[in-house]
Amino acid sequence: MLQVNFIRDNFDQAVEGLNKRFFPDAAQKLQDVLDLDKKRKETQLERDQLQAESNSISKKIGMLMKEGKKEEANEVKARTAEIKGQIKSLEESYNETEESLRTLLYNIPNIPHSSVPAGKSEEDNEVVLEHGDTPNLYEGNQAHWELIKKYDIIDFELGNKITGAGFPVYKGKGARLQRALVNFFLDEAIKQGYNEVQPPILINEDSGYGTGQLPDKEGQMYHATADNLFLIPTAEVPVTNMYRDVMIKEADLPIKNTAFTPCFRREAGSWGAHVRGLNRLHQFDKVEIVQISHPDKSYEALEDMSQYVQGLLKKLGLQYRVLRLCGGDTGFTSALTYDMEVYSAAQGMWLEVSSVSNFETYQANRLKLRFKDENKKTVLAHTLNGSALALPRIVASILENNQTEKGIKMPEVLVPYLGFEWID
RNA sequence: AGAGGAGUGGCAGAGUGGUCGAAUGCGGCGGUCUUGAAAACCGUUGUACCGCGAGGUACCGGGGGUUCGAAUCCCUCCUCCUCUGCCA
Repeated sequence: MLQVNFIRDNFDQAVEGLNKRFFPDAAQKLQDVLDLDKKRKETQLERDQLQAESNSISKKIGMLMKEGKKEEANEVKARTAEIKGQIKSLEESYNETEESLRTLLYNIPNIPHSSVPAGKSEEDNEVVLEHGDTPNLYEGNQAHWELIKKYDIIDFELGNKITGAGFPVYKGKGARLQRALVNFFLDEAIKQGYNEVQPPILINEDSGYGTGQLPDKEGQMYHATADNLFLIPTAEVPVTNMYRDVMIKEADLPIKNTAFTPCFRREAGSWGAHVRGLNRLHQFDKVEIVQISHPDKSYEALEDMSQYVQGLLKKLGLQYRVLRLCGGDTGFTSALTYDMEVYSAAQGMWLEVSSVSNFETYQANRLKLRFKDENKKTVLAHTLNGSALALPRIVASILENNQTEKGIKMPEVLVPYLGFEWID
């Protein structure tokens, strides 16, 4: 969430930023934040003063009791009743104000970076660069949902039976391709200095709040109600939350972790005609990279991450483009997001395979993720993450773009991981 | 899952109703001494919020309660340890 002090010191800039997202009533809501914060402070001052008075009376009673002056002590006691009532009502008022303030802040998105273009939808995203050529496919080429049937490597029907729509079963060379991609992505990340971790894939409420999935987006997560846990929508959640309530050492920055996890998304209401096959699933595999960065270095880190992801796509020989998301399309918690899309030749459309974001202090403020700078001042760190990469659409584009009449040729970098060159 | 025990400052560890934000030790930081270092000695050493400041308030696993007053008593939840059960 945003820092109140930031809003106070940069009010116009904050309003302007939120307007880029077409966030409704930005100025009013930010003003409400300041008003609530002011009220909070006033109430605290009043309460603290009364509390101080009450504390000193209690001490006095303690001393009187020690001296054996019971009568006098009882006299003083009588006077505390009134003050106690006042404290209680101020306490309630304080808690209410603080909760309203927190709720309000939870519902205000991050301020976009100055380079983020204004815009409402994906049509306003800015294409930063395109790389690679569209493959010339043979006459009669097929979309991946045909290819997986033809070669019997991914089975949606079977997944339907076991679980439901959006939970495919990967079989034979399909399963091996998944495993090869995961290993390839992890090895590449490790080469880049990322530390591999295996986090839990169920998270508690606190973690959901820490990275911004809660409140409000619980509908997007599978909820294990008996234990009040949520299946992760991305490894970002557990991996970033490893640093919740942590005071890190400045010298340890940047902290770079990578994790392979399955990801679960309910995708409630987002199923349309164009989301066939692997384009959108309820369960999918992803390797995630997460960085905790010094605030001065976080945009460098973002560029590094973007370059790294592009490097993976180049090694896989996929045509891709990089988008700078516009305000309206940038995620709630992000200040700047690059999306990487690969071209799926047989479908003739771009598929998002990675999203690389800098959250600045938005998550860190919720997480209380901080370090002490050289002046021993406590400073919020910046958090970043990116997919590197999400598997299903990578698989879809590998299958489609590399298909030939005699089978599907595997990218060379994967062959050592796969142990075969062709799916045929 | 059942029975029992325990959760205190960076760590270890006292404290079972009243000047306790908390003894003591270790560690950290500053100093004295020393050519330098060690040892010894002296001092210092948590976080958040409010306040221009003096200072105030809160925090002893989380939440709630009793009391004029709670680290200390009660309720509840969480975590860890031991034993029993179950299990990949």
